[in-house]
Parts: sequence; C-alpha cells; structure tokens
Amino acid sequence: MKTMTWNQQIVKKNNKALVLQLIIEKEPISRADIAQVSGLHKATVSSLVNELLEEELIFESGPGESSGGRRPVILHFNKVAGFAIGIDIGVNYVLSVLTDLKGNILIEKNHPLEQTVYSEIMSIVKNMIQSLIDEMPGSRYGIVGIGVGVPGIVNKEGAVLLAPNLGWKNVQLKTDLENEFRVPVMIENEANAGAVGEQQFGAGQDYQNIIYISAGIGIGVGIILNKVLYQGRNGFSGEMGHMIIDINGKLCNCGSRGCWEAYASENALLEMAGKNTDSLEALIKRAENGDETAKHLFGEIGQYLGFGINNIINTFNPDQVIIGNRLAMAKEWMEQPIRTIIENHTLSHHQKELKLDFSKLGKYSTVLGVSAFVVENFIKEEARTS
Amino acid sequence: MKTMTWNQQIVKKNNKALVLQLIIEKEPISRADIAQVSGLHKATVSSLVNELLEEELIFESGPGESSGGRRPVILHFNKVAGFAIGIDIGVNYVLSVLTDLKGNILIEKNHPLEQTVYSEIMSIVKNMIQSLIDEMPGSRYGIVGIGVGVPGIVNKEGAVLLAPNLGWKNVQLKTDLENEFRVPVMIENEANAGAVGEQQFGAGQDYQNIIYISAGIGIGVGIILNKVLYQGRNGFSGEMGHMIIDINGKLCNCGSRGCWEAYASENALLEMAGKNTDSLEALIKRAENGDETAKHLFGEIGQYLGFGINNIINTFNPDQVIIGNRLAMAKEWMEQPIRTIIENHTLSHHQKELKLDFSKLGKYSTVLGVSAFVVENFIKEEARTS
DNA sequence: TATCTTTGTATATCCGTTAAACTAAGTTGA
DNA sequence: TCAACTTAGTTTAACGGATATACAAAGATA
Repeated sequence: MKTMTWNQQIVKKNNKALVLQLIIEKEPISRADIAQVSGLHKATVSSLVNELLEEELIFESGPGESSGGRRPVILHFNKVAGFAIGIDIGVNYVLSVLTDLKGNILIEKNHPLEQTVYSEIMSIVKNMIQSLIDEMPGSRYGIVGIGVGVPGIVNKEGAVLLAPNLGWKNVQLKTDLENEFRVPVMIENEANAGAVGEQQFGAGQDYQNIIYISAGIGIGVGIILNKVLYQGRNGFSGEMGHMIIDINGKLCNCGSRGCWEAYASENALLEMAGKNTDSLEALIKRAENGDETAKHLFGEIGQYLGFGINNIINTFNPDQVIIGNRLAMAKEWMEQPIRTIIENHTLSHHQKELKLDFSKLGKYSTVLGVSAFVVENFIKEEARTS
Repeated sequence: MKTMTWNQQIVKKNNKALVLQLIIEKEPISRADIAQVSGLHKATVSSLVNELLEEELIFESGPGESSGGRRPVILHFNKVAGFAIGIDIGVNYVLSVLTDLKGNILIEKNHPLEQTVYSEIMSIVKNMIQSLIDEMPGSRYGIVGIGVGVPGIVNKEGAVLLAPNLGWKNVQLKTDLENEFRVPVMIENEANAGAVGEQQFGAGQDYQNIIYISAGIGIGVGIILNKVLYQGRNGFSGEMGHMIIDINGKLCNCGSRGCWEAYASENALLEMAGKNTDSLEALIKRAENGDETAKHLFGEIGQYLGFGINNIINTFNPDQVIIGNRLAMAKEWMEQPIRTIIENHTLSHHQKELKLDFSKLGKYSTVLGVSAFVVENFIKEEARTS
C-alpha cells in the first residue's frame, strides 16, 4: 500500500510546480498574471517566484506594458538552465539531439547503421552522447538526463526485452548508460516517445486523449490519456501492430495471423510493391512523378491503416489520432483513403469531434519525446529538492 | 484553464478521504493502524476520525486485542449511513437493487420487459425506484444517489445518445430521473458499469488495469486504467464490439464489416446455432446434457472471443481481462478455447503476468457498478462539505 | 508492584497560504 | 500640473492544518 500522505510541503511543491508550468507555457508573463490565472494569492506567487529565480529556473526581463498602473515585471523560463539529450535508435540509423529545456534542438547528429549488434550500437551511442556533451554550452545544471527511444518492448526498469528488428533481447540499456554517464537515463518504446513528442511540441498540443500511430517498418502505438502516457502493467502497452484485423489473413513475423502491421506498415508496402522497388523513398519519388501504381499502393496502405484506426477510435474515443513515423511522409496519397474508410466504418458518434492529423515533428517525434521525458523528470526532481 | 490550486483545506479534505477509504477497505481498524499505514501523524488521524464519527460515517466498537499495551479502539465504516439504488436496463428486463454503502444488496427487484419504448420503461423504472425507497430502512443520509446502466452510448451529461437494442435515441435519462427524485443520478454504459462493479466487489479487486468484456447480445468493453474508469473524450470509449477483426468479413448492424460482435456475441451464437435453437439458456442446457454440437458452438464463440482478447492484451497490456455478462455463463466450454487462442497468438511478454478471469458477480456486475459510482460520488461530496 | 508498551489526546510549534497594509510606479482627468 | 485612481509587487500579521512533544489511559511483563 503506497498511500500518498498530504501535507503543506507537498502543497508548496505542487504550487511551485504549477507556477513554473505556467511560466513555461505562457511566458512572457508577470507575477500578477500568474496569480490571476492560478488562483493563488499574489503573496504566494511572489515568494514562489523568488525561489525559482534563485534556482535560476526563470529570469526577469525589463518591465512590460502598463495596463493602467504600475508596469509589471516580465518573467521568462530559463530554458538554458540545463540541457537534455534525446536519442532515437532506428533500424538503420541513430539520431541524437541536444535540446534545451523547451525542446529546441541545439545540436543534431545522425549516424547510419550497417549492423545492429548491441555492443556496436552502444559504442556509437556513447560516442555521440560524449560529443554532444563536449559541445554543450555552459549552464547551471548541465545535462539533466538522457532519453532513448527504441523500436521494441521496454520494461519499466529500462531494459529492452525484445527488439526484433534490431535483434536485441534482454539488454540492460538504462543501466549501461547510467553507469557510463552518471545522469538519469530513461528508456522508452519509440511509439510512446513519439506520442509524447507530438503532444508536447507537435500536432497534439491542444488535446487530452491522443493516440499516436508510429507507422514505420512495423507499427507501434503511443497512448496518451488525460494528458499522461499510458504504459500498461509492465510498460508494454500499444503493441497494436499485432492487433488482428483479418483472422484468416496472412502470417506475421510474430507467429500470429492477420496482424495490422502485416498490412499497413512499410514492410507491407514494400512487399506489395514487389521486387522492382527497394525503398519507401523511391516509391514516394515515383508517386510524386505521377506514377499511378505507386499512388494506388499508398492508397491501399491508407485503407489498411484506416481499418486499424477505426478500431482505435471505437476503442478509445480519443480527441485526436496522429499518424507518424516514416509512412507519414506519404500523407498526400494516404490521407483521403484513410478518411474514407473511417467515414464508412466508424460509429458516427465517435467520428464527430475526432481530429485526424499527421505528425508535425517528422523524424524528430521520438527524440523530442524522450527529451521531454527527461526534462519533465528533472523539473519534478528540482521542485522536490528545495 | 482550470488550474487546481493547492491549499491546506484541500490537504485536509484529501487526508480525510484517505482515512475514510482506509477504514472502508480495512475495517476493523484502529486509529493507530491508520496512522501507521497512511503515514499521517497519530494526532492528525485522531482529529479526522473524530470528525468522521460526528458525521456518522464511521462508528466505534469495543476495544480490540492488545499487542503488548493499551487495547485499541476498533473503528468500523457505517455502511448503513445511507443507501444507493442501482438499476440495470437490459433488452428484456430491468434489474434494480437497493445497496448499502459497501455494495451489499438489501433489496432486489426484477421486472421482465415486453417492449422497450422509453416512456414505458421509464414508468416501470420509476415505480421500482419508488418501491425501493418505500422499503428502505431509516438512516442518516437516506438515498445517496441513483445509478443506471444502459446498453448504449451515453454521454457525460447522462443522455443516452443511442441504444440500438432498445430503440432509444437521444433520451434525457439523467434529467428525467433527477427531476422526479431530486437525488444525484448517474448514467453509465452497461459495460463501463460492469467493469467498475467487478473492480470494486468482484474478480478485479486486486488489479490496477482491468479490461472488462461485457459479452451479451452485443459486446461492450469497460476500461479501467490505474484503478479509474477511462471514458474517452465524450464518454464513448470501449465500443470494441465494433472492432474489425475480419476486414472482408460479414456485415454488422452498424453498417461496417467484420466487427467482433458479429462473431463473438450472443447474437452471433444464436445465428450460428440456426433455427432450432432459440435462446442461450437452451443451448447451455443442451451442452450440460452432453450435446456435442452445442459444446462445439461455444468453443467456436470462445475462439472468436479469444481473437478480440488478443487485440485487447496487445493494446493495453492490462493486469487482468474479465469476461462478463450473459456469455460468461458458458465459461465451462469457452475458457479453454479462449486460452488456446491467446497462447497461440498473443505476444509472449504480454501473456506473462496476465490474469484471465470470468465475472464473479454474474448478473449483478452492472447494478453493483452503478451503485458503487453513486456511493463514491456521495463520499467525495460528503468529505467536501464539512 | 514496578517497568515497559501501545493507544489515544492535548498543547505548543512549525510551515505555507492568505488577508491587509504598504510601497512603487504608472495613468487619467479636471 | 497635480490629485485621484490603478496596477504590480512586497511586507507583516493572522489563520489553518499537520507535526512534535508531553502526557494520560490501559494493558503486558517480569
């Protein structure tokens, strides 16, 4: 039984976090505005703001516009009080970024992969991290954490239990990186990270219940409910790529039959395209040049995506569905087929207020998501220890 | 922006609710035990307990066993401080109960339905409620609320937007009942209510993330995540009966194709059974008498249920899946086929710690669920207003 | 019977929010 | 131009609730 007990320290911690959150979201903002929007008393805001100033998490700039009286002091979030590192390990690349605390990318490094052996990738990742650290500007808090997105099943202890496309099984990713760099490390499934990325910085900023579909070589889904990521009992939620949409359908790598990703993923697309096509990029180029076969292929993939999305909508009644990862590049030819399938199949009440969008962050969804994770963690910890 | 501001009144309210919750869950319990398990100070517990005593929400009984010192005063939840009414409107019946605040059924009334016209059913329901009220024992708080479970789409304002099997469309159920009885009324989808019922009083008491499958004439799903019911943007979540499991499959009443409930519901079963069988009960009797055809039919339905449950597990990575409503009566012949499908299809990591259970409350899942809803609401309100 | 334990209460203290008074610095209008 | 008014932010005192401490009640133990 883990019963949270309530006392005034917790009240303070939460109010302080609330004030900081408001500054982050609504900067530039004055103390008076914070008091008004938060409902806290002026004096309370004043004292909390002063603590945040001492911790250099925020700073003051000159006076703002008067609204009929004394001019307010404008507050800003000090987004360079520290930096976060976000890493996306793909099947044939590693993308790593250094971001400030608001998710702006300052440095970006890309490394193609020829093989996916764990030790090999780890040494590449460690090198990338080290060089990001070396190039990082000076700051009060330095690296506040490292986040890693992985295309596989990640448990809550940060171990990768299974990443079929990388050939990984039971690797202690979090422990290995923490031992090396001695900062907080968070590992997440790539789709979960992408969902958080789009929610914080991309297409999902205005919504509460978001389902992010990472349509790449396989399909994974990130589930955000009431603004927080839902991870399931062990952290394995969102493996909807292996949702059966055709009980007598084709075999899937997982051993089952008729899985969604056997029909609507990049792999499925290339399989349908046949031998004369060897990459998604090539197929997109053909479609751009007016190739009807290519366009038709994307339309078909769109339909299959639509069936799965139908299931998602009927299940979750979400505010928004976001389609991301590599297949989102083919939005132009997939969007209408998807919408048509939904219109013809999904329960009408569920369609009414639903937003269907494509990723805004493109290839950065995952790195920005894991970066947001470590920043959030840092901010919470920072609020606690003072 | 609805920013919850934190102050010591809220702290007190939450601590009081916490203390009450502990007494409800762990009675008989002493003040000292509460202090220990909650982490609150003895003195705090003492003062909160005294307030709860004054409100008659709890009471003291004689001293308990000594553990080497002064004997503790034993506290109990006063489960008859008020009563709740729970109503389950089915396609051919209305079941209504009067429960105490711990979900024990004191009075139960059953009324078969010949037709489902709204005004007709409403007059039956109102009569049942009135007679429950008339028979109710005296108590401090009287009727704390009325909960109603409905097989259809219910929005957050308590209107039934669509109940196909009842032929209802846009009926103001909550308003109508509140105007009549002047107590809080809560309307819920039957599957959501069933999920809460099983979580509070049935098979799901030890779990955090529960998916309850209401397999009846159609299929609905109640989703409990981190111990709270997930309702979706408009309250329409869990319409997984219309999850497509066979893209080229048979037509469904909803206009779509290959919906789960076209394969795994009571309707599907009777359709498969053909003209010579006219009810689930008859089929069960045949199976009990050793009829192989009947047993086989249930096995097939079990397989189809299994496919949908596979999707549920891969999606939610839940702690537990509970199968309830009328089809659960055929557990004997369905359980093994379901388990076999899961073993052969579901991702192995997701299977590991998963519990698959059948409803413990049987036909009472829904009524007890809505009753729990109104009790929870009452307890929250009561804590607030003192 | 004296000492130790455990339960529960009473009183004083601490901490954080709030209210009220006040300072600072602007606008507005006769 | 200056008095009156507004708005921003700080300071000080008051208030409310949790906690610490002391203590009383009641039983166990040796």
